[in-house]
Amino acid sequence: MVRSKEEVVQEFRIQSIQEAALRVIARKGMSAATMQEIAEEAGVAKGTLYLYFRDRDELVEKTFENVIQQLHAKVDAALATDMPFDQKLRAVMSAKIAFFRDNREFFRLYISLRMPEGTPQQQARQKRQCHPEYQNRVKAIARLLEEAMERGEVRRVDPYRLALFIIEGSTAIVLQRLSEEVSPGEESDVDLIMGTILDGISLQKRSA
Amino acid sequence: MVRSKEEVVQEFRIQSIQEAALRVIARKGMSAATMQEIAEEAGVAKGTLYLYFRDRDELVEKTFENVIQQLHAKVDAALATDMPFDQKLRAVMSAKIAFFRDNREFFRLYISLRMPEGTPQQQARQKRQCHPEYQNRVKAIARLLEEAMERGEVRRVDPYRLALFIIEGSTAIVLQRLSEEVSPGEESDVDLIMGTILDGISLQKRSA
Amino acid sequence: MVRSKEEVVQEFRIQSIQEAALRVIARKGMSAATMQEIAEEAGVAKGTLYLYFRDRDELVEKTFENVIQQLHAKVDAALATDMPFDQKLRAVMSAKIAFFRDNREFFRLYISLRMPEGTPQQQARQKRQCHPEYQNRVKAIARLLEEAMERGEVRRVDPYRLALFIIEGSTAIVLQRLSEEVSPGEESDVDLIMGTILDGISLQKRSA
Amino acid sequence: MVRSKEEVVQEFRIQSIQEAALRVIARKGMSAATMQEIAEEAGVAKGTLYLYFRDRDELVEKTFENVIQQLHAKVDAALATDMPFDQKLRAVMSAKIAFFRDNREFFRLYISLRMPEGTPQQQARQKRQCHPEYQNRVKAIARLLEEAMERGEVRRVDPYRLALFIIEGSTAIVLQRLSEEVSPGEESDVDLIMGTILDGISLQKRSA
DNA sequence: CATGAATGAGAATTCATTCAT
DNA sequence: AATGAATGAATTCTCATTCAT
Repeated sequence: MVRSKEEVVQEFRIQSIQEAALRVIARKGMSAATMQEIAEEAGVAKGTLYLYFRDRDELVEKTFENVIQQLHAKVDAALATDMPFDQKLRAVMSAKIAFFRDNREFFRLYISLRMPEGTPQQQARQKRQCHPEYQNRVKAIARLLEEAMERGEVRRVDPYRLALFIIEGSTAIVLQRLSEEVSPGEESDVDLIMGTILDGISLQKRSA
Repeated sequence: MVRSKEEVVQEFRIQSIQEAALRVIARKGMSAATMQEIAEEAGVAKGTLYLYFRDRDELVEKTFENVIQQLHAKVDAALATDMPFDQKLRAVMSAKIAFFRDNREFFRLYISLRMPEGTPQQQARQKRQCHPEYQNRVKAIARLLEEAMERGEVRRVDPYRLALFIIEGSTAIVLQRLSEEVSPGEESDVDLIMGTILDGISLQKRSA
Repeated sequence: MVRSKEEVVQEFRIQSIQEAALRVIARKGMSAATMQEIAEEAGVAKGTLYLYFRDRDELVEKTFENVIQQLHAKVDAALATDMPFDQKLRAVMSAKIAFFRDNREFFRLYISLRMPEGTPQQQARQKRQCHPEYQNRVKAIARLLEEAMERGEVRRVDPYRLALFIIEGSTAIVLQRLSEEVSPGEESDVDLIMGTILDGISLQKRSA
Repeated sequence: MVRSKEEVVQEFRIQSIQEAALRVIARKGMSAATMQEIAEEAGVAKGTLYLYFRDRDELVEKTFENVIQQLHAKVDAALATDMPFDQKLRAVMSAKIAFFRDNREFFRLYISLRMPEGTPQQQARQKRQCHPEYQNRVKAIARLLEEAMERGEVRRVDPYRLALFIIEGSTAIVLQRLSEEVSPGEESDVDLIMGTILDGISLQKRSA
């Protein structure tokens, strides 16, 4: 624990700048968020931002990664437990709902983040740097599903596509919750999602 | 059919400018798309853009609405047929996949469009103007599902939420197709989606 | 009277365009008056303006000259009568007040006209073209005064400067009338002006 | 005297930008004076102008106010002395001549300022902000005259109108001086003005 | 002749970035 | 390390002018 003083201060600065950036981007949108406003929100001078981030791109990028990692961590925690696959999936859904509930203002970030705008160069970099976070999450769910398929608990389909379907379908409901004045209980939405995923919606016995 | 000459020319100009805008935005991203480049892409002078659109905001906004309406029209056509609900849903999925296949370069627009960035004023306007298109589509699917519920063909859940889940889940797969070098046949993905929605993924007889 | 038809139409066009220009400039100011708005006000197309005037500069310039000439004509008429000098001066004042009363909206033109803005080239041209109208008017008054001086009716001072003093002093009162909701009778202001000019304001017998 | 350093620098910048603006406007005229040229004249970058003035309008407006206040200050100083009214008036005239002599290049500003062009909104604002300066000056002279009337030193007429007459009449002579290659001595013009105002021009004893 | 759509040079304005303090 | 005034490239938008119909 050497130089802890400086390191801690450094960490703290980075953290508060990123939080400020998130608030501003959430408020004004990606392209209308100026360095000036981020600096004001963080309570530092504009120049200070450049002490911790090379340029605007890096600040925005790192900030995105930061949020995603928070969500990622919660999902990972849910997946790391020792439960039947369907309960894990349920835990993931609950974690997701809780995360967005607690980070209500960031939900717009979450969206623009998955397929970000920018120049081709920026996009290429983002494909390498931002997307991976998202892909890892999809892959983690895909693995969970694949294991269940191997145990014969789940029908055999492309697990990555299935994971995408589940993740985005449930995200839609999570975001819907955010735009509502009053939402039903979180459990009720988790039930809807889990019921649909596990048993489908059809009442006609077609699958024999 | 009066003054068809001028009106047609006018329509044509608007159309080609919007198409140019779409290409540029698809290429460069939302905020990096300049009026200059859009004008060049459309083969007109900068000033000409301002003859048909008040300012950059209006051009971008109207352009977005335009694409969405195209998709909307295809989905409506699929819903307007006289088929069992599951085949209608399947037709919607097919239409969606086909649309994105044919408009590959617009897919990024589609995303940023659902929850667009902008100043609060712009957002307010978009909540009124852009979102409705999306909501109408969700509602159309929700109605389809509700009717099936009433006929006892589908389990009773919140039909709006179910529609959101289905739409976004399937969109995820559609977008995934776009980012792949080679994709499986379109029918195969439609099967995956429809199978999951109708029958779920669980092989364990839980719902008894 | 050959080609009277075309000439008359031509004259009429020029006249209505200039009147439109005056209204627009009076309304919006010199630099905010656009060719588009002048064309609309005149009820013709933008391009038509260029059939009668080389460019914007010429239109504005000719328009100015036009108004000035109207005022000039009225003042000349007053000066051309056969009256004692003080009554002539009085007639000039009355003509001025009447002109501005009838052309209320042009009064702002009148001012910017005397010392117009513009690039050095424009200014040079205006010094030759616009100013002369004004100077001629000053000179006409100066001559009137000079003749009165020679007849011993008026004190000997620089007649040109005296003319300037009288003209601008009275113009100030004329303009004041325009900015008032209600003004005293026109005669009353003419009296004030004439009284001051002829006899001064001092009640103390200084001039012995 | 806190933060005097920054304040002083700030003041200085504003001052030099305004001076530059005056020079450019005097040179090129109101509407041809660009931000670029003003910036160059001031020896700063274009963007710097926007650190001190919201937009072009504000820069021009504040600059105008600034010049007027300088003149206003000199006239006030002349009026504040303890002298007979005619000597005060004479001091005002002298101050005016001196001011325009020293600020020769601004004289065109002075004119456009009294009845400025602009959009109706701008005009409304100017009616409130620029005009008052002028009106105050007129009122100060009017008060001086009114007091003299009450003391029986001056004939009773509308003092505000009389003030206007005197001010504009004398301004005309002042401006004439500026457009001349060689002018008579300043005292000579002050004499002409004062003589005319106090005693009139008529040599015929009419007012008995 | 008249038109008005199209043009594009040019002006205003913004904002990421630098650097002297 | 922190600051924030200054910068100027980049962008939006305007409007006088042209020219094909």
